[in-house]
Amino acid sequence: MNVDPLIAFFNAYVPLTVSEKDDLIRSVKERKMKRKELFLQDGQVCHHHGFVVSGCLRTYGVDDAGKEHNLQFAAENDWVVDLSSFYSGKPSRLFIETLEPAHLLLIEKNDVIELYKHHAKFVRYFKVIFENKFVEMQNRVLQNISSTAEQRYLAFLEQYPHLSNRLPSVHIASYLGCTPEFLSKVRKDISRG
Amino acid sequence: MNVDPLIAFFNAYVPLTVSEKDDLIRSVKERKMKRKELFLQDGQVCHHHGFVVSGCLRTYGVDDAGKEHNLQFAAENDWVVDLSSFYSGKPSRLFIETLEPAHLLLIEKNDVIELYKHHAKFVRYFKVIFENKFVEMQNRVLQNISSTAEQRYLAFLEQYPHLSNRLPSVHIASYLGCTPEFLSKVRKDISRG
DNA sequence: CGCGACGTTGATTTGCCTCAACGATTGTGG
DNA sequence: CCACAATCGTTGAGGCAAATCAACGTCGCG
Repeated sequence: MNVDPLIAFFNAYVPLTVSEKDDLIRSVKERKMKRKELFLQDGQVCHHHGFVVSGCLRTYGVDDAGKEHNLQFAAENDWVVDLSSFYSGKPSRLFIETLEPAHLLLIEKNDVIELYKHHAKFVRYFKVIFENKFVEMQNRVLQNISSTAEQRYLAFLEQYPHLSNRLPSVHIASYLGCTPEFLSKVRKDISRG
Repeated sequence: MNVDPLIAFFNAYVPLTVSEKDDLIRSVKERKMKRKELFLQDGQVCHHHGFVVSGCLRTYGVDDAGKEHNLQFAAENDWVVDLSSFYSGKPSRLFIETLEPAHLLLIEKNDVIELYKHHAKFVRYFKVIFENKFVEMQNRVLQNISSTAEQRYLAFLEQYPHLSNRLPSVHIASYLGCTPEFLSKVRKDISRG
């Protein structure tokens, strides 16, 4: 098992001490996943924080009509977790699925809590991570309530150029909150100028 | 100046020690605001975390057409801040305005950082606060991309019953991402069954 | 090779917006 | 304390953005 990408991720904020590093390594488990495999599904409790070493996943919800709506994508150096279920211990209402074969490093809830207890630095790391994710979500809400699908698509291309090549557009449409048919029209309009 | 509501807020998570409490009290400044006064505006850097003792504020963005879009409301025991500007030191693109006369307790950036440095507990508090805000925003994104204005309105009534009585519906419409005219129709439809 | 996932196109419908007008309420200055 | 202005909620006619439904071509993969 190679934990280096995760260690490098934390070191990029503030370097880990030897003791922090040791405790982290002890807490981590590996998971290799195939394409279209579920990391979490509706009804399950989310027991882990998952760090994406390679591959790509999507978090999505399903509405009353059975339609899927992508909440976010996670690729290399990002995290997957349903925080709400993780802390409450209640069943999740979300799904997390691989869009590509993926390599994850998992930290179980008890170990997350132990790391927080023994090393204040981990609290800081995750504070920063979720503050950033909060800002991202806030910007997204603003976009959703203030702009058209075309504007949202253009913003997506600008913000996540690596993802836009990598993901099928049916999933981008779902993320943007429009139908694949409509996104197709938007793309045609854009390419025409 | 009465800091008790803020101390009570933190104590509700985990009790403060005497030393934490003292340092907190030293960091806090008071601000009383009239209705429609700005706590933050577009172009300004956000220098404070603001704790709402009483009153109600809204955070909003303005689009290219000059229209306002409410991102969130903050009432008693909630926080107002533009995290992005606060940390980056760059001008904000958001506005934060009182909807009622309000009483705030402010902590300046340097003091926030000092509190984090000397007392790990404050890092934990704000980690929890922003994790919760992240989950809230995530739910809101899911709602925005998956349901109609009517469903969003009903969900708002259920989630924030105290706010729905307190706020003019023009602001609720802006929060939901629809026009006041349309919200008016939605309300009529609902009252008819 | 054949199947399933994906992208595209077109016709029709619907949710929501725009603009305009009108009472009702609120707040404020004289 | 009243008068006026500003804000707020509602209604209706017309228009646009985006959904729905259905059909079809392409590609990658088992």
